[in-house]
Amino acid sequence: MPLFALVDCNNFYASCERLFRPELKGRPVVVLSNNDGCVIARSSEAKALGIPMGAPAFQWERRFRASGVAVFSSNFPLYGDLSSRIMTLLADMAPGVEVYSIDEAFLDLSGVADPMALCHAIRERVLRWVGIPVSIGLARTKTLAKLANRVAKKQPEHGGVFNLEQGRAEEAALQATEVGDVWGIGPRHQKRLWACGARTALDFARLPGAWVRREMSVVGLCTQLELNGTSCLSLERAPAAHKSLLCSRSFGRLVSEPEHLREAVTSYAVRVAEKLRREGAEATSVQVFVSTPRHRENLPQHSGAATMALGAATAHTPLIIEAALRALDQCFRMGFEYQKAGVMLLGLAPASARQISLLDLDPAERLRQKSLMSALDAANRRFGRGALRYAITTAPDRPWHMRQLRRSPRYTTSWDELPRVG
DNA sequence: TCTGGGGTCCTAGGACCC
DNA sequence: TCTGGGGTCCTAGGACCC
Repeated sequence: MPLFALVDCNNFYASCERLFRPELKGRPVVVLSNNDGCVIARSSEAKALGIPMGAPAFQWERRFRASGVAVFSSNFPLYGDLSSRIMTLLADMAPGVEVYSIDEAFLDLSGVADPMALCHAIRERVLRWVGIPVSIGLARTKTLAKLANRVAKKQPEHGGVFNLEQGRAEEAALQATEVGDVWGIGPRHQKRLWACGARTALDFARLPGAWVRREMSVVGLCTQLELNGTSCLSLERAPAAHKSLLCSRSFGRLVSEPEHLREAVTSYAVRVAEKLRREGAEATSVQVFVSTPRHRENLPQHSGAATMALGAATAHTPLIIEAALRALDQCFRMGFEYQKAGVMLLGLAPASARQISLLDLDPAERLRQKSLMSALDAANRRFGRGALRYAITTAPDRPWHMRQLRRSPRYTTSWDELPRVG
């Protein structure tokens, strides 16, 4: 009998911030997205104040002040570091671990003698050793484990761990769950399910499979089977290699100068090429997109995208910048005020298994490019990002630079920002 | 009067996730 | 002044092949 557990950190980013500011215990905490744009994490106190997920920060500024909400810009180096500490602990304690996201992991507990005891032990150890509270849901499929996790979070009497046992308990939990809260049912499908009278997870589970297959594709059918106890999603122990990589940002201010846009796109191309090499991969094409603000209908709107082939697979930053700027020329239009741009790398494959191409440079040139990039990456790892960089991106105080007024220190990933004791 | 069958690859759009 | 960033998968339709 298979048994899955879902370990989910409670209010992860807010918990991370509070970890280094213990005086914030019991106080509402929110964490903002890049550019200090909207709320992406809330402590339970902040949820109780009615601050919704995704709330635009500027609209809530007065409420934040009035209610003494501690507001943080996002600090991903900190969250990423705490996340990997937790994942390491899980890997030590559970037979099989799938790191699903920065704050969630599935465990395979099939064959574990006392899974509940193990989960309580995991919860206690993560809290004691890392300082982050987690909730754990157990069930016979991943989708049901997600559902069990919601119960563990919502009903504190379970002590943060809830085992959804097959039978009446499972049925009751499905009936008590709104269909839109099921993992895999998004807002669109929810609306259509409501329209045909399926409002709870149980209603959905009992719909004819053929209808679900037709209206929601095999993905929806898989969700339905999982709710009914048939496991369709297995535990992925090793992370799959990426098929695409993206670096995109909203700008601090609107940008209409082509030169500024070129700077932004260049810096995103540099970042995404770094990611590509860190994965040991190469890309075959580059896509660039630009867009004006979504939420201001009074401004002229434009969003454009263009894809440029790289000729042969490469991870060489100058080639990627060059292709990205050509793509930008194709999709940029004069006279619009842009709010966001991004650079995506497509057609990824391991550098070690590369296809030989007629468009390949001669081997000596490829080797030269490779050692140049290795030297660049090594210097930036050793001395910090930006130690060696491209001239076009160094201009200070550009409108496209991100706003981050309330970032907490990089407590655990920067020697200069370690917390001081005493 | 009337024009096959079978396949691949690519892209755009839509849906979902955290 | 002001609304995030980074991914995946599925499907339909078009181009192209024999």
